Amino acid sequence: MTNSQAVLTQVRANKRSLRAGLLRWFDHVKRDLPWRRTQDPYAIWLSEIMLQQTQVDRVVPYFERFLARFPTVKDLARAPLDEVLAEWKGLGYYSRARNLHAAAKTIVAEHRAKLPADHAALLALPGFGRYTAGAVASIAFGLKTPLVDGNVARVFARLFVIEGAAGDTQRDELLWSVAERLVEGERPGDFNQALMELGATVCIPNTAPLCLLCPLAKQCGALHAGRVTELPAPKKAAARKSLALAVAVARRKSSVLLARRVDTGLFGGLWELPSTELGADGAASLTGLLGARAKVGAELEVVERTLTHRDLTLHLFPVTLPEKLTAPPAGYTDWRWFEPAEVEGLGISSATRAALDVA
DNA sequence: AATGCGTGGTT
DNA sequence: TAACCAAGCAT
Repeated sequence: MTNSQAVLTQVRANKRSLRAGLLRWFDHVKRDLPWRRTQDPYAIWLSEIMLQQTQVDRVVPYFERFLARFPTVKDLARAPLDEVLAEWKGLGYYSRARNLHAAAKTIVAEHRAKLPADHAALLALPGFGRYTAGAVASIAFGLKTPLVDGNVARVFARLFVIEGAAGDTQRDELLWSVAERLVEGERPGDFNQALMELGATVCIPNTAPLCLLCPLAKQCGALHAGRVTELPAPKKAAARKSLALAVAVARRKSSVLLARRVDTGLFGGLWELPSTELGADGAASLTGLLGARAKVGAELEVVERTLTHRDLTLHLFPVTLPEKLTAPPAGYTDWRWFEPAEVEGLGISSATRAALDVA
């Protein structure tokens, strides 16, 4: 018998008591979160997208503002992408906002402005992966669809002593098989949320899971084996790469020149100070970007930002340009002079915010 | 399969 | 303080 089969046998044997214990616990201790006060599939979808790789406390105010600004799928679908990105400003992973907007348009065009209550149809929408399709299908529509996120993976790894790190195909498929078997039953949406809630509040990472508070402690393989702190196995993080940029600070009276990035890749669709990779010849990089009409002065400031996979270093240079702008530079779809008050309403990254604050 | 994609708080 | 962390998706 393989290790996976042993795990699934254990799942089958303990399913009833695990489900009952977890749901009873969830009903008592679940947090009062805004997206748990609604049954609107659109709002639940929005919460799931915002919560990807983002902590609950940080999402709450964005969720409230976004729903107030775009109350329905139709409102979202007919809004310009720039306004959607402006609401997303500072939340990170901006492709989520671009995909959300694109999916809203598809839902209006092909699903009569209602999210489809169908796992496969959800999975086909932009920004829906295996997790999000399972989450929306179960939480919004009550379908018995499994989900595995970082929390669930940690809970299962400990509960059933599942070895391996995230990204290990065999291990990840086993986690989904476990989830698929356990979600089969009453209240699938609550059950999935209970698993995640347990991982987020009790079966937490690092050295101190709160096992004394865990409703599943009696059945936990890692706890019995004294291996709670060593499961799940850590995944090796990829080394960050350095990216040095030459950044143009062009001012004209009270306004500043900003450019809108193309809709793909890093900070896609956001506005920023025009910039390009800093070459060995320093400030000359900006002449290459902006043309010979641009007069580049001595470096003003250096701003450092750390992203998950990048160490950004922004070298800010003063630039003078003619007021009348020609076509936007490479990598940008548009550029314009903005008054300071106008900048507040734009989609900009935190890195751009930091650069504007010191420039 | 591995990499790119943000942010701010915690350790 | 550098490393790690949080309800993943797209390519």
